[in-house]
Formats: sequence, structure tokens, C-alpha cells
Amino acid sequence: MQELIKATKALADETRLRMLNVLLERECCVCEVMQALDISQSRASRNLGILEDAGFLTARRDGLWIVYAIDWQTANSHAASLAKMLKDSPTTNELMAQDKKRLEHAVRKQLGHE
Amino acid sequence: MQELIKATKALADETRLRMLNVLLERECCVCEVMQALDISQSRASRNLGILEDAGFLTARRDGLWIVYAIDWQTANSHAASLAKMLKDSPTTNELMAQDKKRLEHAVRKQLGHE
DNA sequence: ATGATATATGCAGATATGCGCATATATGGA
DNA sequence: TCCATATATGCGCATATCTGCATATATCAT
Repeated sequence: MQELIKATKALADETRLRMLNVLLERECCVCEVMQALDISQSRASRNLGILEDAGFLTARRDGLWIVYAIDWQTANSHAASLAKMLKDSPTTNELMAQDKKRLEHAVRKQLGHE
Repeated sequence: MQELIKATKALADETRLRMLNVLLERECCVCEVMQALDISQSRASRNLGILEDAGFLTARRDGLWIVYAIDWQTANSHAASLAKMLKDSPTTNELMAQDKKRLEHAVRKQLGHE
């Protein structure tokens, strides 16, 4: 049951649902998520880490960047079911639509510190 | 998106996941849930209310009792998807198994206050 | 080695959440 | 009407969660 609790807790946050929304479009590095959601660096990093820990995401390094992607082969089967659910019943929402819009112009290089 | 957030927040709690576990067996009044999970009256009532508010449960009065049941026709489509997921991928867990065991002997009349 | 960029994390403060206790409300029977 | 039972809820406390700020760590280029 602990894995199910961890997965649901990870989902129960607006920021993280928005993150999964954009990651369902394509894999992203942290700075691209920052740009898409228009949030701070620490906030992006921390919440991506929570999603990874819960089994929703994989993380791989690519040079300076850490690239996060939906983990469809996750060991946490509940996370897989939940991710599939999000994919199959997309939430239409103004904020999430904006996130996807900004994602289109997000690039792998950016400010963040000042 | 707010409905999705409400649904996931409602799920993200051990007590409430245990409640859905027993309610997937059969509908229950508050005191039966108290007995099945071995928890206090206010705790049972409050958490059932949260699940109802999020769209997971219906509540109907039957005499002295309020009977809660999974709402398969809920207006919150996300809650429906999540409930179906729980139903289709049952979590095998010692605690949840005990809850179901106690549910077998739960009755519609009981102490609770002292 | 030094500097620039990307990401992770310790810390503190603000807010949210879960719980028990006591009490309020609702129903049905005597 | 009065009482017993079932459920809901106001309140306060303990704990958890989220965030920004500052800083640490990692990688790459010079």
C-alpha cells in the first residue's frame, strides 16, 4: 500500500500535475519545465524529484542537463496506472494549455538564477 | 483541473485508501467503517466526507445511519477513473486485508462514544 | 584551475492537513 | 417530550507540505 500512497501523494499537487501534463507532450530538462510552467528553479527541481521518487519519471543526465521523462516501465505499478489514466483522459484547462504553449518555445539554456 | 486535484488529494491518504478498499466490498454506514478500520468516529466521518466531496462516494440516509457507497456515476470523472483503477488493481496489503476481515463482523449498531 | 551554466539541497517560514476531544445535530422509540 | 444512538463539526494541537533563498554540487569549455 505504501507505493500506492506515495504515488497518490505525488499526484496530489497542482504543480506536479502540470509537470506531468507537459511531460506527456515530450521529455524535458529541468529548465524547460521551469519555462513551461513559469516557476522557480528550486521548485521545478524539487517537484520533479518527488515525481521521480514516486515512480512517475525517469531521470538521465545529458551533459549539463538532467532530462526527465514519463517512466512507462516504472517499478511502481500504481504510478504506471495513474500516468496512463492522465494520458488517456487529458484535462482541458486554461493553465495547462498555457503551459503547453510555453513549452513550445522552451529551450535548453536559460537564466533562472537572476 | 481543480476536480482532478481534489480527487487526487482525497486519494492521497492511507485512511481514505483503506476506506475505499472496504467500500469496494460493499456499501457501509459510518459505524461499520469505524469498526472495519478500527478508528474513531470523528475520523471516520470526516474522511468519508472528504471522499464524498471529491466525488468518490454517495451518501444516503437510512434511519439513524448514513450509508456511503462508491459513486460510479459521479460528476467528477477523474474520481470515477481513479475508483475504477483501484477496483481493477486491488492492493494486496496486510492492513487492508485485516480491514476486510473486520468488515465481515461489522454491524450497524455500536458504541463509538465510550 | 577557473568560470559559466544546470541542477540539487539545507534551512526557515507560511500554510495545509489529520487527529482527538467535546459538542452540536438528526432520527427513532418509549 | 425525553432519551439513546448515529453522524457531523468547531476548536486546538501536532505534523506534514510547499516555497524561496542561499548555497552546494556537477559538467563543460577555456
